[in-house]
Amino acid sequence: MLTKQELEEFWAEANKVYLDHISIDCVVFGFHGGQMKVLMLKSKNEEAWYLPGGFVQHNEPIETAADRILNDRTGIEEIFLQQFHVFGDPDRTKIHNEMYQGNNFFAQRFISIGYYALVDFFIVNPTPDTFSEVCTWRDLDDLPPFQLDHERIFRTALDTLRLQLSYQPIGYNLMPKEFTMPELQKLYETILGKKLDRRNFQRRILAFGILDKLPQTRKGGAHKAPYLYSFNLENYQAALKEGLKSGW
Amino acid sequence: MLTKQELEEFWAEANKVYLDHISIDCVVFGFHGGQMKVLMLKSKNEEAWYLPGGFVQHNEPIETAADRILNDRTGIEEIFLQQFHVFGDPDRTKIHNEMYQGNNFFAQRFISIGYYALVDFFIVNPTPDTFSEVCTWRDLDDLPPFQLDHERIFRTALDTLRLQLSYQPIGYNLMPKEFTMPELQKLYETILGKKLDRRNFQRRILAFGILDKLPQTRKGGAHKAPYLYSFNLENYQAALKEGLKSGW
DNA sequence: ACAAAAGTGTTGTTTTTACACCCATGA
DNA sequence: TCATGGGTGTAAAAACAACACTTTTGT
Repeated sequence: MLTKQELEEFWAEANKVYLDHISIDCVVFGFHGGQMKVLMLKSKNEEAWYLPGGFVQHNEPIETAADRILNDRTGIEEIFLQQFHVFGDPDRTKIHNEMYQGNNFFAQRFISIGYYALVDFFIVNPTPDTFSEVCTWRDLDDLPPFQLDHERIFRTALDTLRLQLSYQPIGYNLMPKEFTMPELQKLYETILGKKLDRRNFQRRILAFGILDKLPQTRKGGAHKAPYLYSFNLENYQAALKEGLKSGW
Repeated sequence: MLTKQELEEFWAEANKVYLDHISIDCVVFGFHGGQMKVLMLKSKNEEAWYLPGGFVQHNEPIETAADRILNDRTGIEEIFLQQFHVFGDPDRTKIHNEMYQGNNFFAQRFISIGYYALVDFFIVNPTPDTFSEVCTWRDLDDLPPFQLDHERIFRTALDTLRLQLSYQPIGYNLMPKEFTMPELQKLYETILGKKLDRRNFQRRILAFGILDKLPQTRKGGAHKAPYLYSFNLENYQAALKEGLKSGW
């Protein structure tokens, strides 16, 4: 538990370092072996779970801020965070505004910019910061109650992710460098929450041209060894810009 | 031209009324008779063109703020504004920060939330506010130089609009209550910047189920009278949520 | 040799595309 | 009556869905 004095020191500092009224919250979806999770923090000072979030420094681009915040709070580095929505209801931080009454940083209204990311949770080691007792992956169907409007932020991120699945490539930051087709399919199935046909999935995803088939196979597992693939970064990024389906 | 005193009065007021560091900019696309335009303001105090923008009041939801700002600055009412991106580079308002140096509202950094809308420019009467000499529709291929990063904001809005065209219904705020198929097609062609096949367009757009065919035709024009359609609001809004193509 | 996972192929159906033809209207 | 815009239809191509069969590997 942090002492009142420690907190007050942070607040005094926060007023100098951070912009007022603006926060960033990150929804980090983790995926591994057919399981999907989301990264959450448990506060030291409250019995409450949060998405990792923070504030923007005075001379810092918001994209940089998002990366820094996620790193500060969870130890995660070098992942692609995508802006997805701004949450600007004046009452969204009401609980905090009342809880931290008085003339300090937390008593003000915050408009929060939501970022989301997909990562392989197996290669990430979540590390709690000073304010948090726990930093951990939580299963999507075993979520704790969220503090503030973080449930809405999480839900919006998930909806965005599902929508983007149909017109943008996904998985680059989430899959390891080399992966098999069944592994990628599991990702899609997990996000969508339904089974897909193995053969049709393969045909379709290959048709996008964002994958390179490698000569090696993944040995060691039982049964027939699947081929390895990697993302073709050039085509992948082109597809991020152009979208996957021409549409009209 | 506003006097220095008038401006300083506004700034003094602004500090009390508006949140620091946050602004909203609106990209209002207008469409009529096959022409696409964007709504812009010319400043009284600078030789510069802007997108209509403004600031968020202390206790105001950002969606409400966007509506109010657009109304304050251009007289436009009751249109659907859609959040599309946040522009948070610390240097984006550099020109203003230097121009309005000293301890006033404009000297600070602003992070801007971008909203866009589509309207029928024929039924809108753009009215400049106190700060603007001109408020008018500008042709997409005859744009003045933008102030600040407003060209980037405009460009991002247009890219977003084109992308959304393929997975979201558009046109409700833009078309009149009743319209013909060729009129709607012109909208799509204008946004996409290319011709579409008349018959295939009709089949496809009808398949979405967002249109109601009316018994009347549009008389008066030369040649065969086209049928009138209107949006089926219920299906339209469902499609806004669900997207138009299932995808996977 | 067998079960389970993965590679590859086929077939019928639906959707898209690229057209052709007919109708209505004003000049 | 003719040029033009608009309504409707259709055949070929492409894309998709559903499914079967073969190959590989550990047990």
